[in-house]
Amino acid sequence: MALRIYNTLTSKKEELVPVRPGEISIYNCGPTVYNFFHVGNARNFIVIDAIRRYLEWKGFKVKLAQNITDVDDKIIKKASAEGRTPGEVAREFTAYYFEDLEKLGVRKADVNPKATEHIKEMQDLISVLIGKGFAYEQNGDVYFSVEKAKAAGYGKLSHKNIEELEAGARIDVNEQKNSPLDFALWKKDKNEGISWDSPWGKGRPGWHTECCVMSAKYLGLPFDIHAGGIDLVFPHHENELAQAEAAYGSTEKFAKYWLHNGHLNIRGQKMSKSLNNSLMARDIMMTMNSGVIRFFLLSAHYRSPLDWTEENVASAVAGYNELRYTLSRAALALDKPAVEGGSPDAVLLEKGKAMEEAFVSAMDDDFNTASAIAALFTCASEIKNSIKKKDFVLNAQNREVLKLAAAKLASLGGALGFRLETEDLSAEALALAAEREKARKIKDFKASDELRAKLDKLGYIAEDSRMGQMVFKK
RNA sequence: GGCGGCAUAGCCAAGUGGUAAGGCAGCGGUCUGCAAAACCGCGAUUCCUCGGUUCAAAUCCGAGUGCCGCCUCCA
Repeated sequence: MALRIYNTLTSKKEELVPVRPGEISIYNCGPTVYNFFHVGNARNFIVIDAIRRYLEWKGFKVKLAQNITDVDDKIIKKASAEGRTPGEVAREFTAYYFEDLEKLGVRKADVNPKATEHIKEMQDLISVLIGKGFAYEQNGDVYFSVEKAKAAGYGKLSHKNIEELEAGARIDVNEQKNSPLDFALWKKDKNEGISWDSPWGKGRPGWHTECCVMSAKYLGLPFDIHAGGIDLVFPHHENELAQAEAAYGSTEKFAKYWLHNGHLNIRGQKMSKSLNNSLMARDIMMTMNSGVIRFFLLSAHYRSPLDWTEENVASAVAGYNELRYTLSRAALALDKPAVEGGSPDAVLLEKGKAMEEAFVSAMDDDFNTASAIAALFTCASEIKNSIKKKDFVLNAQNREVLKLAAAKLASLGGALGFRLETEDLSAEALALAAEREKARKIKDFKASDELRAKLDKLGYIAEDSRMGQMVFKK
């Protein structure tokens, strides 16, 4: 079945046909490094990470570029408030960004280009735009003329038209622009501690040029998917598209599919500075397994809004653990030697196959992770069912079937970035577990309970079942 | 004011014409040294409301209501 993806540009689900067969190139708008990133940002990173992993799981060669905006108003503002240089602020939070991504279990992009390292390329693009008549210089600033892009259909990505935008536009007092809709490609230096020489004098690049330049440089033109948060559709991506179109000739020569993820709310409210309700991913990870965060963020379709509430998060904790523990239980069963007799468990084998089909068709339909996760649960419950069934005999054949089912669950989970495999216990936990096993054999339950408490403190859960003791990481 | 989206059980959430996936929570039971987990059983005669199209609609059309996003920095 064909892989379909919702394209913001056409407002339709389209078949994903890569520019280069077998390869998929993705450009995701990365962070502006002026602060730690919050769970809302994390949603974007994790959604893209899951899409990337799934595509790779399907056999595509994926190239992901995720930029770092390290020159920007917000960085300059923060630097000046703290008496530091913009460069210092950017470097600090770039380091935190990579640290937090790793903790979140998000794989690093293939390239992480920085705006400040592509000033020359941006200037070249601006020169081209001026040469083609799409941009004009005004006292050291350079602006893009939206009016000139009208013929090319400016507004088509965000589905707005110029007249409406003009009607709603704010009048800026210090405006040098010919039209309020025009946007800055190059901003004249105002002694903010960060500037470069240019044909138009000292200054720094404007908002939307970097992605234009860096996507082309690292992915080649055209490339497949241009992604980002829904709020970037306008004006960022609209303006970026206008520039690319003006410079390269047409939309088709830039990005083929535009993908935007919905926002994450906090208890029904938009995350914002004024409400002081931003949850930093870094803080949450202090108390929460990163897998739970991923599970929660993938539990809704990526384009739907999602609400972070205590209840919803608790639900994710329980659900995610259920998947993990299933594999621990399967591993425990597989720990025992095979026995003779019994008949093959045909149901499990069949269900494993059906589950993969359900998973793939969910993901192929515009990366429906919510539905794909449901398929994981179906598989998990079949595994548990089999182990528990009275007539299930762990003969050599069923051992293989169970192994396959468990491997399948791990593999499909992995395609979304979940690490469901049983984690190895620390030496200390292993020793405590062995001790507890002994205590239980001689029915010294007092000692057994104490050992369970000790394991709990170390972050392990000890469960007793018919098959024996199970100890696994919380 | 303009543009766009959404409305499915207590909560989350799939489902775009064929008779309501899945998860969490809850209740009853089995199991258990305990605990937890697990397993079995139980939930929407119905998908915001009202009309319409159709043999058939949560799914299509129209009207209404409510919520949200964007139009300004924002993932």
